[in-house]
Amino acid sequence: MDSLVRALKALADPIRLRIVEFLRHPQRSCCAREGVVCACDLEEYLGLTQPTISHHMKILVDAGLVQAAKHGRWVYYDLNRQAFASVVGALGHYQTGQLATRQADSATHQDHGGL
Amino acid sequence: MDSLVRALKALADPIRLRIVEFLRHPQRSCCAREGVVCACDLEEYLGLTQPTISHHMKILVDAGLVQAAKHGRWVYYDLNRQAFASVVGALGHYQTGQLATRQADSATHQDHGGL
DNA sequence: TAGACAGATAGACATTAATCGATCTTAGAG
DNA sequence: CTCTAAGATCGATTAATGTCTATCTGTCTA
Repeated sequence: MDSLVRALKALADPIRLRIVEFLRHPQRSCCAREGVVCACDLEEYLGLTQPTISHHMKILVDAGLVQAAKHGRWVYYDLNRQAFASVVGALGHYQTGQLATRQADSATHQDHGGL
Repeated sequence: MDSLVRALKALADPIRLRIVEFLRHPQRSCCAREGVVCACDLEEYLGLTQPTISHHMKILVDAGLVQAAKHGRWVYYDLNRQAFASVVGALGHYQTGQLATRQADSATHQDHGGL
């Protein structure tokens, strides 16, 4: 699957958007270090079961949007800002461009195929 | 549903990404006007049936990413660049920010709950 | 008004995706 | 080595999604 589609699919879910928002602004941490998030933090924050969290994190990691670093028994997650930049760059093409002249009218439109 | 999630869901599909790309660069047109795209153009371009095109266009329009203008029997579609700008703005938060100091190590990590 | 055509809607079907309980794997503690 | 805990994987279930055929609605034309 195209990497852009994969990234967009990964982001097109309210749970996973909450996850990336949490990764940007960790609100609690069982891990005694600022800016570090482990899966258990998300489990508590989201109120979902551990397999479900694991499922969502796999999707985000496979999409390249989140990096996972295993330390002993824990896995620390962090945003991959470069991947977000790629998505923003791809979608940015659609926010600018020729300011289309919106003055089409049906007078210019013949039947298709002409029959 | 949150408008950002709705927009991302709308974009998280290869067919719909092809549609918005087509709207940006129309490659043919049964409508005799540059920069104008009607549903029949997409039907030919994508090789899908008319109801399927209609379905995808409804999703894109409902998400605000595409504007539909009905002219007689035809519907002309155009990108809503402002909506794309909103998505880009929202995702842009994740491509920049504190350059997290990635030096966490398990030595700082006690068992959860402390028992 | 009747026919033709663009597009929307309805219903059916197949595929994908989200979620959970149960289990497995792996790593630190004792 | 054994126990415990974090996280991954498996299997099942349910919900959401994409696609089609058939049909309906609205508009233009003769």
